[in-house]
Amino acid sequence: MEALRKHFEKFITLSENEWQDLQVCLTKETIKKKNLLLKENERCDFIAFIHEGIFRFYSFNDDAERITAFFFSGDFVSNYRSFLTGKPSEHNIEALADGVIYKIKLEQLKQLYDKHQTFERLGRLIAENLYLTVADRLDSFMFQTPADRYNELVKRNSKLLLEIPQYMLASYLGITPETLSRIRARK
Amino acid sequence: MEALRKHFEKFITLSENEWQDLQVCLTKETIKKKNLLLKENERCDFIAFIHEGIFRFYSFNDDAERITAFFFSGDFVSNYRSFLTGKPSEHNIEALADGVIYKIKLEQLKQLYDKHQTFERLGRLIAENLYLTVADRLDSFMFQTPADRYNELVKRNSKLLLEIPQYMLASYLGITPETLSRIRARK
DNA sequence: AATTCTCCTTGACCAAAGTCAATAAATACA
DNA sequence: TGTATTTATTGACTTTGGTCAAGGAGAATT
Repeated sequence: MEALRKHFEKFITLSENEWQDLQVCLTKETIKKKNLLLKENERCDFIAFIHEGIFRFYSFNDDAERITAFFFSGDFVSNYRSFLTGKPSEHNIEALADGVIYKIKLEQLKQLYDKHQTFERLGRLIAENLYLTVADRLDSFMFQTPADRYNELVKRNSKLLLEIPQYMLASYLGITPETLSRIRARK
Repeated sequence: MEALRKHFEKFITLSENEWQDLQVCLTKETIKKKNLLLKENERCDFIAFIHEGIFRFYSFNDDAERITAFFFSGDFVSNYRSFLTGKPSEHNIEALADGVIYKIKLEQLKQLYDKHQTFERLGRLIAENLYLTVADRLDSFMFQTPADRYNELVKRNSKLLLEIPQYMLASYLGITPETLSRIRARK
């Protein structure tokens, strides 16, 4: 639970009182490798803080799985679009390893927004952060070649390289496993 | 000014008092066609509400201009990344037509955030909205072919089709003018 | 009205990534 | 330990979009 508090405090400082109110909203869950945290067509009514574990966020395009994102311990994981709009998710979230998470439900978060201005601000900061993350990723798809994207990933994100099989990385980079293998070969 | 109030009220209801506080922060500006609202390497310290006009958001990749977004009357325009992070902009914002805008500066917005919880919420809602916009665009680049993207644009965004020359649309779709011309030809 | 730009189209060719198929290497597991 | 399965590599071929170049249509300017 302390890890969780530290993580929130990267965004904002919580008073003892606010932290208490937050804690009662959080429910701890465990999840086994290969199980789904969220299924296609379900509404995503939660945000989960990952205490332990790895998750992949993917959907089906025709018949092929396409991975949009990975999440690690210390991250928040959710289908944020479904969470914000109330529309059913077009994606699945799958545990790639056994995990422990803390969930907060939409309804309870709304109550926190109303109760303390601090949470309203936290909500803003999280949304701003997510904006920056997606905007970066959009840029990489608009302006970079697959090789560029792979090199950047190598530079920045050794965690992905160590923990994720190559065919999933390829999907995440928007290319086929064959192409990724060739990119790696010609270096 | 009433148009502006209506626009904010799409997001949130402002009390008379809050609306007064907001108004004193807004400065009206006019801008001529082909002039820049923001230059590469400048910090973007404002968000502008477009009362009248059309803007394009673009940068240079090697020597070629690449357009990331268009903005119309009723939209907020800004380099939101630069605005949030304080880093210099990698993009230009150019007026494609004579325009009238209302600017609010970062410093003043921060003061509003502190003064009224309502503005904190407004800030959150705007960030959430921008998130959804970029996330949609990322999806279109990850999962769709250029022809798909063009067809979607035809379906949804007749404003772009009417007001924007084809070679700029091509850039916005991430393809060359030649390719867009061919996509249109084979229908 | 003539000239000059700007924008769009079309063709020939090229490069990058996808597809399909075979094989090799690594890992899981019985 | 040996077998089966999953993952990674390589080759031959195809597809898609980019590049370069030429030409034409429209709009703006003189």
